[in-house]
Amino acid sequence: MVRTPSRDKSGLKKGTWTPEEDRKLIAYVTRYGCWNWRQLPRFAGLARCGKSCRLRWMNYLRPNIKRGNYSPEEEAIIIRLHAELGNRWSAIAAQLPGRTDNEIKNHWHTSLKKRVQQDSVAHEKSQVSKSKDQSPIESRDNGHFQESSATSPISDSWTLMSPSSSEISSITTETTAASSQNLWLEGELAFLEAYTEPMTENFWTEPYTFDVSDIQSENFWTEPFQSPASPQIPDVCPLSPQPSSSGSLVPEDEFAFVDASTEPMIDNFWTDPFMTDLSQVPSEMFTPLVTQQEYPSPLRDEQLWNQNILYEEYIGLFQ
DNA sequence: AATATTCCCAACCGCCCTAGT
DNA sequence: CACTAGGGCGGTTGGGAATAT
Repeated sequence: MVRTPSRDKSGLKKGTWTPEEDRKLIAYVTRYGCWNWRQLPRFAGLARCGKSCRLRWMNYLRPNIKRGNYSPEEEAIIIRLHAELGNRWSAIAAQLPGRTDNEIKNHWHTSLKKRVQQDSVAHEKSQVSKSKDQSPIESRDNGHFQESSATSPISDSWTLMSPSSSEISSITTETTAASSQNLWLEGELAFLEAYTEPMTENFWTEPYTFDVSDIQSENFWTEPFQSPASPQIPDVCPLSPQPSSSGSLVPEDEFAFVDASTEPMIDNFWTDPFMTDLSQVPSEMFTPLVTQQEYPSPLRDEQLWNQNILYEEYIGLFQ
């Protein structure tokens, strides 16, 4: 699953990242932030192009990234947003805290796309059988045959799919009887989408519950979907080896931030071997990405748990 | 057991946008 | 306005793992 390590013509390394490279990148970005991705590898002691460093950090090393095990709610959101936005993965990822555009894109291509296509086919078949069962008179509307849906229910607009309030009340009973997982497996995608609860502060950590009062609020079906507000970005610039290049933090840097102002420039700063004093780094920067209990899959479990160990080992080096 | 095929996802590539000059 | 650099985005690929034959 990993690319063979190699070097390009300019000597820059390509392919799989080693744990040592990860440590260097984590240490540098944690300490200084990403003031300039293109310059960063030189100062971080990495023989990588800046673009590769950025990608590695954004998609893999950045704290608070959620990996694997998509919940039915997350998948419903991805499918809905893809129907609305198309392949705008970054826009979709913006609605799913902790998920990266790359991972969402992969999950779409490997799993969700097929599921949506199957669901679409099943929907068409059910429409065909319905129309066959109906008498010619019943299947006419104002003298014209009703147009059978040639598109996926997921492709339909949000408002067109939205059930009426009477439909809501009749479906609520069924919904409370069945888990969201069962709804998913039964192909009730449209309704699962419709009942995806509004984002709350603890959306991703609270157990999934369904409260019909949430969706019966005025304009629920027509209001644009809102994600929780982004975390506040501290109003401090990262220390830059090139003061003229320092700039304000951009949203992508919000997790990379450390208050570098606590570490004043020292003599021989640019010539001393690079060392990071992680005692200066807030402990929350190294919150384990996952717990073993959250990922029961043995393979994924091992991979993710090793990543936790990587963080812990690294912190241990400086304690 | 050996081989072929498919799945999965980390990583790369090239294009585009934006800001600075 | 033109040019350049940096960063972001979406499409594609490489290759190990899993599954099928």
